[in-house]
Order: sequence, then structure tokens, then C-alpha cells
Amino acid sequence: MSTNTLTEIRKVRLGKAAALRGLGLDPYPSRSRRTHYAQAVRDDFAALEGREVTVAGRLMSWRKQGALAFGHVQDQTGRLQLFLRRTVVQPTQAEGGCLGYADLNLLDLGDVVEATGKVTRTERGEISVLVERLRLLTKALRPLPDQWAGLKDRELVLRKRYLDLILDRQPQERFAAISRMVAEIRAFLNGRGFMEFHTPVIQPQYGGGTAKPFKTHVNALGCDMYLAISHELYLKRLIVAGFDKVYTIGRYFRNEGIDRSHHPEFSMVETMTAYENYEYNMSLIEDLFRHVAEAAFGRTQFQVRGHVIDFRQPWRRVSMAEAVRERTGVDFRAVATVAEANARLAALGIHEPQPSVGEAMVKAFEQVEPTLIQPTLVYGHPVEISPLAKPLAADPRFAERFEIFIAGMECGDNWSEQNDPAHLLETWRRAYRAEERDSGKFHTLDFDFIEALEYGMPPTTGIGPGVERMAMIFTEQEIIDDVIFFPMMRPLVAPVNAAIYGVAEPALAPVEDLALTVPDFEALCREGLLRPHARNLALKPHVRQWGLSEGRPRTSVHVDIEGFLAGSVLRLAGGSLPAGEAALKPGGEHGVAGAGAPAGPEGSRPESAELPLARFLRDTFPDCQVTVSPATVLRHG
RNA sequence: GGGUUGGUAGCUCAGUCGGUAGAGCAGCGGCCUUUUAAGCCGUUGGUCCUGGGUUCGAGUCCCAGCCAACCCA
Repeated sequence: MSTNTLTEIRKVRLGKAAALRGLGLDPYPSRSRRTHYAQAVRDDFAALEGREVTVAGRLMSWRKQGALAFGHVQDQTGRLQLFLRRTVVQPTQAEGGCLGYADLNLLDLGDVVEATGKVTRTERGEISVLVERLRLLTKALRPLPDQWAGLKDRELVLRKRYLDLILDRQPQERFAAISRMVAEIRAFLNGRGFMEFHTPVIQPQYGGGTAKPFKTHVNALGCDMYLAISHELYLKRLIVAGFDKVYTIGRYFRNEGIDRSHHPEFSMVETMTAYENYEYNMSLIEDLFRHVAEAAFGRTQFQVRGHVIDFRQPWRRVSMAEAVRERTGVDFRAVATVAEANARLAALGIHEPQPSVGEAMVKAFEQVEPTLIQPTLVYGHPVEISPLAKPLAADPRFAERFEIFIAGMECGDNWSEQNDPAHLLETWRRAYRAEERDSGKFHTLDFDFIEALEYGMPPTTGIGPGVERMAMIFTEQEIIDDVIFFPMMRPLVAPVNAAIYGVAEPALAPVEDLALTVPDFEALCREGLLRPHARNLALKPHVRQWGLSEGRPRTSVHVDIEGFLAGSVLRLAGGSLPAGEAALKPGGEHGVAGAGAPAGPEGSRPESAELPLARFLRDTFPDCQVTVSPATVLRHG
């Protein structure tokens, strides 16, 4: 049989799965009886030699030598050799699900197997399991990439990260380390008395930062919302509520550029501590990094961008003004006017005039950043760029705010929170311009938050180190995609998969909900404002019933129309009706449920009757072929 | 945003001056009682990213596009 294209390989393997079923073996049984990990067998060989163990994992190598066979299983801890003798392996038998030596050709590399047998050492000295019972746990339908070469295609590594990890130990260890790192962050904060809370990812206002948000729509509420660009306003509400030390490991979404150190979706550890100020946080962040280094990685020195960074030393603390003065010779504290500040900037070779002295200093500071190699805390940012921070008592032109720099990278932004509601409102009002609402340049006006502050938030301070930045430092990676397991990429259906799965075109885009009702939709069509995109329209009615257990059954109905919108599905709302009424309305004037009165018992498929909407479409767009699927009925509650 | 590079079999890669598309691994068939770059022999397998163009003839040259990476801002 000719087998080489992926399609053919897949067919052969499906055939093997069928053959296994023919032998009474389930190619996808429900569980394993593993007793030992590979690593444990190797580590405890002295104690385990001659004793029976069961190991399980992916079959990674396979060498048959007549009546002998050798292979390796790989589990989370590593690989272990399987040693098979024809005379020792139990023959195929349905009960127990054992696969015998005669049927080993039904196994493929990449299958997940379980092997039971005595721990032994082969003549060449490799610790092995002399297999007595072999079970297939999962049949793999696709071949693994070449193991010797590994996955080289960077695009494939990113798109199919799981393959890279099967083949390569290094990224496997890296991502495990990142997981440990996050666990240690939690352990550290919990140990300091912090409480972890969830804050909303979908927010009506994207407050707490300046960045372009992702916009989304909440159907149930009929309004637009934003994915979080920050979580601090919610943490502060928790402080108002009376918790003194809170944190979240938040998911952040910023609709901005992607490069080697920025990703639209990322995470930060964000804390809020009441009754303390930024100086508390300087110590907290230092201790946090030191704890993570030692507890999750067992060392304090790391290679970052060609520098050896040592987290054991106390971190340097310097004011931004002083750091700029040291590096450039310009002391912006002594600069009185914007004109003078911009002249100083120009002298430094920066020909981008800034609107304030403070912002000019920040611009000049950009020259300093790359020189901050060992962990450095830079405090005293200009208040102009610190609308949520408190001014320094000693010099109100600067804020109680600090940033962390490591190997020239900014690794966290932190401050004493502005808790004067009148002052904050004033600041926001000054900066806010409605027409630039979604530009990402200004804080939004979150009156609900101001209101919370007006009840009084104690003095509060927070830190916000980026999880990915920390991961890059501690795992010594320079590209953010190497610490994000699933980096964001354009969706892609490979042609070979399109063929295998019978996808003619890229899958339809997610449902486009215009929040239109059927009558509105029909009216718009009649007026010629809406026209179908394609000739073939497929109507799919959906009936959803809920509230049955509460004795208040409700029914909502909607129709998806494929082909009406280019590349997406149009969903028409049918509203909600008391149960029964919808069911009893076949062909009711606009009742889409008429397509399939949900009268049958649960799970039954109602007959598809003529749908008024379908008739309308046929009448209005005579060129179109209109097909109606049976209604899908969903019941819950 | 700019520049550079890449996309050929499931994977890793060759492909000369424009002349019928190649290898290794995986797969398939056979052999084999101690293997470890994965035993030995045989064998199969292609949307050369897509679409145009030039040409008797395009993986190769030209144009446009798609996807990605790397570097710079």
C-alpha cells in the first residue's frame, strides 16, 4: 500500500485503530495504571531492580530485532527504555487490553502506551522495563516530526508548540519553570499576607492606564465593553472595601504593537497595599524577585541580554532627575521653563519638543534606560505623566512612583496611589478629550471609581511587575514568544488540513450579531438597505429553553443565516417568549420558532416546517437559494 | 512603519545556466534474539505558499499578494 502523504498516513493509522477494535482492544481506553514515572525508575533503580512497575507515556522510538524489540516511552519526567521479548510479552487479549508481540505493527511512533514489567538493565547497560504487558492508551493519527532534526520552522514551533515540546526537552523545561515561577510569586505574596482576587477582564471602562483597548460587545447587556488594559482600579475598590493587602495575576490586553518584547495579551502581578507608600514597594519588589530567583530557579545570577544580573545584591535606588543628571549632565530640577527644557533636549540630540518640563525629562531619561543594567529602582517621575500617583511631599513636581529597570528593560511600574478624589477628577478632566476616547492616549473618566474614592481609600501603594518580562529574565530568553506558550498569530488552515477535514474555505468567522430582530431585518431588506452577499443562504434556527427547574420556563429563539454576510454568520434575535407559546406558534407572524416547534422530548429533532423568514427571503431575493436546517433545541436549567 | 531572509514530501533540507522534482528521517513490505544518528534490504510519497506575466519550456526569471522570522526605528 502506498503511504506517504499525510492523508494516506492518517488513513493507515485509522485502519490500525479499526484493526485494534477488531481484536477487542479499545484504541482510546479511559485510564492508565501507572505506578512510576520514568525518572523515578531511573533514580530508584537500585531499589526497583527486579520489581514490577507500570510506566506510561508517548512512544518515541522503536527498534525491532526479530524476537526482541526496544523502544522508549516519554513521560513528563523524561524517557525510559522498554525492552520486549516475544516470549515474555503477553499475547493480545481483549480483557486487560493487552497488545501482544504479534500485533506490534499496530503500534506507531507517537502513540501513548502503558507498559508493565520488571525493572532491569539491558546488556548495554540501559535501565529498562522488561515488558510483560503492553497496552495502547491512545492511538496517534499523525506522525511526529523528525526527532533528530526537531521542529526548525519557527512558524511551526509557534503555531504547534505542543509538537516542539514533545520533541525538545529545553522548551519543556522552560515552560515548566515559568509555571513554577508563577506559583512562587503566589507563594511569596500569600506568605506576606496578601489575598488574591479576580478582577474583571471585560470592563465597561478600560481605566487605569493609557493604551489602546480591545473592544467587544456583550450581547446579554446590549452594550460595548473593553478587555482590561489594567486591573488596578478594581484592586483599589478592594482596598476601599477594607482589605489591606490584595493582588491579582491579571490578564492584560493592549491593542498595540507586537515585537520581541511586546505581546497584545500579557500578564502582570498587580498588588495593592494599604497604609504604606512606594518605599514599602521598593522593598517588596526586591524581595519578590529574590524569592522567585531562589525558590523557582535555585540561583540569583542570570544571563540577560549579554549581562550577568545578580538579584542577591541590594538594588540601587535613584531618582529619575538624578539619573538623568548623571548620564546627560542636565538637571531638569533646575529647569524653569518648557522652552528651556526643550532647548536642553535639543542639545542632547533629541529634537522632539515636549509640552512640559517633566515630559522633557522623561524624554531625556530614554537615553538613560539602556544603561541601567543591574536591577535599579528609578523613582520620582514627573507628575505630568503620573496621573494616578501621589506627588512627593518634598517636591510636588515629582511623584511617589518608581520603575524597575533590569538589563536596560523596564520591568514594572509602581507608585503611591492618588487617593484624593477631587484631585484625581481634576487631573482626569484636564487630560480627557472625548474625541480621543479610544486612541489609547488618555485615561478614561471612570466616575464609578471616583465615587469609590470619595468614600475614602486609605493611603495605598501597588506594584505591577510583568509576568512575561520576569519569565524572560529568569529563563534567559530574549524573545517574548519564547515565554508565551500560545503567542498570538494570524489564524491559518493549512491546505493539507483543509483537505483532511473537508474545509473548503477558511472556517466561517464567528457569528456577527447585529442585534437585529426579524421584523427589523425584514424591514431593512424591503427598503433595500440589506442585501445578501451570496446566492445560497442557509438558515439555522436555534431554540433555547431555560428556567424549567424554577417553574418559569422561558424560550428564546434566534436564526443564524449563513451566506448573508461576507465571511460571517448573521444572527437574528427572535426575542424571548414564555415556553409553550413559542412552541405553539408554528408559522406565527415572525416567530422564527415556527421552523421547528420544540415540542418533542429533550434531544429530539423537531421536523423542519416552512419558516416565515425563509419564505420572506425567497420572495424578496428570488435569485437566492434558501435552505432551512432543522431547529437546534437546547434546554438547560 | 522600514529593511533583510525564508516558504519545495508529515519533518529536516538539496535543487547548478530556465530543460521531465531529489535525499535523510517518518511511512509501507520483508528479514532479524541486546538495540541506542534510531539494525539490514526493498519501496512509496509533491498544490515546489497563492495569483498573474515572460518563455517552446518556470521550483528557478519578473510583478502582485499571503504567511512567518530576524534586524532596525
